[in-house]
Order: sequence, then structure tokens, then C-alpha cells
Amino acid sequence: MSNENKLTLAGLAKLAGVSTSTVSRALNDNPLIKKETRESLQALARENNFSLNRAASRLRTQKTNVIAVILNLIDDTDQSISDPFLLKVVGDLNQVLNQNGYELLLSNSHMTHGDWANYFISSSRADGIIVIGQGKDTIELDKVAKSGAPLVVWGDPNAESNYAVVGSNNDLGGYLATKHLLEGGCKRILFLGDPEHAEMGERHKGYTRALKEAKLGSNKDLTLPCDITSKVAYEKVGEAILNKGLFFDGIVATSDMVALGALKALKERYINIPNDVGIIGFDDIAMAELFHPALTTIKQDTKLASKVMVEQLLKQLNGQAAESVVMDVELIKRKSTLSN
Amino acid sequence: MSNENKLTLAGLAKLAGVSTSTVSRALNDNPLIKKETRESLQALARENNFSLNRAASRLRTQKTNVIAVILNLIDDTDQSISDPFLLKVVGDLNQVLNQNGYELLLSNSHMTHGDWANYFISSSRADGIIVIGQGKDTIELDKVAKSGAPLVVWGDPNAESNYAVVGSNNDLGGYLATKHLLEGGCKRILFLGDPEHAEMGERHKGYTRALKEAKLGSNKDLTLPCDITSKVAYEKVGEAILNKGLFFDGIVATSDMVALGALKALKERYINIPNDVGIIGFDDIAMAELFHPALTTIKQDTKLASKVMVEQLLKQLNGQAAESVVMDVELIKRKSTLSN
DNA sequence: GATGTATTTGCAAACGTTTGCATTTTTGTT
DNA sequence: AACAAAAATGCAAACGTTTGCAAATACATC
Repeated sequence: MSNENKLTLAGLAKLAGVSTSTVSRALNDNPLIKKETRESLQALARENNFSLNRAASRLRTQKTNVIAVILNLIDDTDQSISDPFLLKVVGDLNQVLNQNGYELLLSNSHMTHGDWANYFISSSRADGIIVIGQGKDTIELDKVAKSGAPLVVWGDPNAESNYAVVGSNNDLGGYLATKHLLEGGCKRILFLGDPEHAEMGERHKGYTRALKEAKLGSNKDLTLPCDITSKVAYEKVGEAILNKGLFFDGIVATSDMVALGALKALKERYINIPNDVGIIGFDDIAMAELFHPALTTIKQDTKLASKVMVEQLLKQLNGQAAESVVMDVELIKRKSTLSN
Repeated sequence: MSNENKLTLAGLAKLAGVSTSTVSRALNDNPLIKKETRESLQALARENNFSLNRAASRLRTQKTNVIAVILNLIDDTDQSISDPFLLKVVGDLNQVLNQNGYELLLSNSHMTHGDWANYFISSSRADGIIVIGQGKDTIELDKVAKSGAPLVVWGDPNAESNYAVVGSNNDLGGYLATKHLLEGGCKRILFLGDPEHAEMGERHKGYTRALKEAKLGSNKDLTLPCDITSKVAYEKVGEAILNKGLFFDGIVATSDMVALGALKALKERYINIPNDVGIIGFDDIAMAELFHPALTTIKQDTKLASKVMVEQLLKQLNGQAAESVVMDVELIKRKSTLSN
């Protein structure tokens, strides 16, 4: 590893006896250069372990081919960063971005304070931003959008916004979940999650709608606000039962992790699932079917979603306008609920 | 967002009526510049939403302040990318790297083919590489190490290698796990995992040692090779019981996810845990205590490990030699095993 | 062989920072 | 007031690519 005399484009050009422009074009597969020349130069580059200096080419082309992905965490608990669903999204985004010739710069809202557009875009660290999660306030997002930086957000696509939001049809998800429980015979269905949060709010709407349709007026006591972690869900459900007994026979959980917490709280009290209480989750994380009983859930297709997010971002990078997209959800019936 | 006349260092300098060198130094907090000047220039930059072009400064300084983190996936299943433990490590690394002024470029072995050192380091995409997981063959890693690129690997620190490996005391972990089961009265303990894999092999060694100490010769039939996913574990355990009956009364699983799969297979057959079979996992992922029963496990401290990995990497970036580090593990007793 | 047109290459100027060195300004000493 | 030393600033040359334009070469046509 001779550090001091790292091979450069100019060096390679001298080696080949051509100009740097020719080598540059050859390595970028520019058809201006004769095919044979191109190939022999590419071979030469390979032999000599040459690789283009990206700092230089980024400076020259004013393009980084990097996308910043920001995990927009709501609370301060490190916990939430380990939500398998969000991390799955990161993994899938990485895949899709790579396929499109982009790399993924990972960040999270705890670390990156201040102006995201400035920090990532003006500074030439990245060409665009994908934010996972709308968070509670959208001020930061609005600022980014206003700056004109290419931006796509995973969140509630129905929310009023001046940027492109990709997200599930949460209302439908909440509706399907609730209806499924109703069909299984549940009468008093608990909504476990925070309706203040945009996406969860939509799910709550669907939940309420299904109840109304079934002529079961929604009851405020049947909504139990709760963070999106299993630990909190476990505690909240335990607490609720302690205070009020088993006042429900079904649970619509706002994520699989929340469902897992509820599951445990119930099982510890020897409450039978699904006979005494039916539980349905949201997300369909990989381990959902490994819970005991296997978890019925509303599936969000992260792979497809990632593809759509990247598409919408690429559009903006090409100067076109992007739009919010609503993704389909799907009821996955397993063992934690009764079938009708 | 006036795109065509983006503010540059020269522009800012003109605005302030000083030279670019002064502004550059001021923004980098160089004490060569008078304190007041520095502060007023920093304020001016803030007012004008100026931020340094990193492509340019990286080119000039030959330093990126970026670290590439590569998830070294063993198999082709997308599954393994969603192992909560590995993703937790990524999250923790992100945190530590940020605290040290570095950013995290995420990658995985499926996407980045060929020469990692060339791709990331010579190309000036990153200053160093952290690889999570040694994989089955270490050819690629050896190549990176030989190239002289700053490199730290999460894996088996006892493995022979010409690069710095940070990892748990897996042998001790396997030993503690097995001993704990023995103390709980288990006589025929199953090792669930692939001893061919470096880290798992160490755990298997510890397992064998504990058995020997207890005068229970190790039995080859009691080692059940198995991928590191819960689904495979679930299938393998189910299969084994189907073929040979319940020939074990304890399981040492090589990860919590594997334990989860085993757990389910057993529960489906109404085998009582921990009375009929004790199960102990590895990792202590966030949801381990939410399994039912709460999972006894060997904890790996990812936060501390991330800190150590970054330390070892920074050493190399400063021209010092790095060393392999063995991290402590800890037995976390919960409900899936009997206490002595 | 002359001419015109395609094809292939090279020249040289950017891109926006940082930094060694020279220069200017300030401060302190006699 | 003169001078030296210290502190603060500026000049200009890099860093390694890409690319518009000009130049050179190859090929075809008469």
C-alpha cells in the first residue's frame, strides 16, 4: 500500500500513453471513445487497481450519488431505534438505492440537529433525503421541503404536506384489523397506540369506522395511548387490567412489537389467546409468525414501499415533481385471532 | 432555492470583505484567526445558510470523515439482514461514529462485490471500514487488511487474522450458558447452531468444555447445525423431535432469534419450558425479556462493543496499530431456564 | 488525390476548498 | 520614535476529476 504515490487518472493516462480525458471517458463508458480503446483502458485500470477519486468527481460534477436516510425518532429512548420494522425499511432502501447506483448515508434525528437540507444537500454530502417517520412535529420537514431539496418521507400519505409522503393505507389497515376481530366475535375491542401520531391516528380512524359500521359506538375508554415499543405496551396493558379488570376481548395493536408486549401481559395472567382476547398487530415483521400464537397482522410491504420511495426521489433528482403514494396493506390471518 | 448561485466560500469572503483563507480558517475554528473575527464570520455563515462543500474539502484534505459499515451476510436470504442484533449494532455504531465526527455509509456484502478496499478507500468514499460479521470465508477481509486500509471486524476475536477483530468471549458465553443449564438439572443439552461458523464454533467449544467438566461426555447427536434465523431453527427443532422424539432437556441456542424459533417448536408440542426443556439464547436483544417465557440469555453489550470498534478504527486512522479485543459477556437469568 | 464528413482524441479550464509561505498589522520594549 | 517580535491576514498553488471545444485522424465519395 504505497500511500504517497496513489495512482491517479493522470498517472494511468501516462501509463497508457493517452490523455486524461480519454481515460476519464473510457472509464465512464462514454461511447465517444472507440470501443476497443475503452475496453483496453478499463482492463488497464483493473490491473492497476485503479479507482476514480469520488471526492474529485463529485466536486466536478456537483453530484454525489449518495442519499441520506434519516431515522426520525420520536422519543429519546434508544429503544425505538431498534424497531425491526424501521430497520427493515433501511435495509430494503439500501438494496434499492444500490440497484439505482446510489449509496446510503445513515443518520438519525438525534444526531443530526439543525438544518437537514443545509447539512446534507448544500454541503454536497448527498443528493437527496429520505426521512423515515414523520415524527410529532413536521417543522423540520417543512423546512427541508421549502429549501427545494429532493425529499421523500415515509409516513402518513394523507397528511397535508408540501413534500412527497409514501406510506400505507393506514385507515384501511385499522379498518381491516378491527373488522376481522369483529367477525371473530369480539365486542369490546381495545385500540393500543397513540392516536395523536399521524399514522396511528389514521389507523384509529379506520378502527372507529369499523366499530360504527358494526353499530358498536366507539368508547373512549377503549383507546389506550401507548408508545410504539413492546415494553411500554406490556406495562400499559398490565396496568389497565390491574385497574379495570379484563374489560376488552380484542386488541388492535399499532405495531407487531406493541402486540408482542400486549401478548405477554395477557399470557402472564393466563388469558387465552385468541379465545378470551384476540390480538392483531401491524407491520408483519419477520418474526410475527414465530410468536406464540402466531400473530395475525396487517402487512406493510417494505420492499415495495422502498422501491416507490426511491422512484419518487429519483423523479425529483430528474427535475420532475414527485407525489405522495398510498401503499396497499394486507390482512395476514394467523393464530392470535379467531376466524369468522 | 436559487440553485445557480449557491453561496461559496469566495462569495462569503467577498460579503465579509476578507480573504477566503480567513473565512476557511474561521469556519474551521482555527486559532490563527482572531477570536472576534472568527465568531463574526461564523455568525455571517449561519445567517446566510452557508455550509462548506464537502466534496471540495474532501478532495483538498484527502479525508472524508466517513466510515463504511458493511453487513457481511452469510447466506442469500434477505432474512438475515433483519437480525435485530446486527441491526442494533449498526444503530449503535452510527451513534458512536457521529459522536466522533464521522458519518456512516451503509453497505452489505450482497451489494458491494469485488475489492472493498478499492471501492471504499482508494475511491475516497470513506476513510475506514467496519465489517459486521466474518462470514464463512475471510478472503475478502484478508485482501482489505493486506491493502492497508483501516479495518475493524466484528466477529471472533480469537480467530487467526491479520486485522483487528472485536467480538465477545464466545467460548465463555457457551460455557456459562451450558453450565447454567447443567446447574438447573439438565442432562442432555442440545447445541443449536453451526459450529463451522467462527463465533458459533467458539460457543460450541465452551459448551463442550462445560459438559466435560460435568463428566457428561459430549455427544455428536446433541449438536444440531442450524442457520442463524428463527425460521430455520423452528423447522430444524420440529424435524428433530419428529424423528427422534424429545431426546434433550436443554437447548443452548446460538442467538435469541434461534431460541425464539426453538421455543415455538416446543410450545406447539406442549412441552413445558423451563421444566421439560430449558432454553438459553445469546445476544440479549431488546425483546428477549418479552418472549414467553422471558428468555434467559448471554448478553453481548452492543453499545460498548461499538465504542471499542470505533476506538480501534480511530487508532488506525491515526497511524497506530489496532488490536483485537475480547468483550465480556454476561449471563442474564430469566424464566426460560430453571435456577439451581 | 482532393474534398468533405464522421469518428476519435487532446487541451485546458473549471469545481470549491485548504494551507505553506509571504505579507501586513498589532503589540511590546527600549 | 524606532525596532523587534508576535499576531492576524492574504496569495496562490494545489487536490483529481469532467467536459466544451478544438484538433487530429479515419473513412467515404467523387
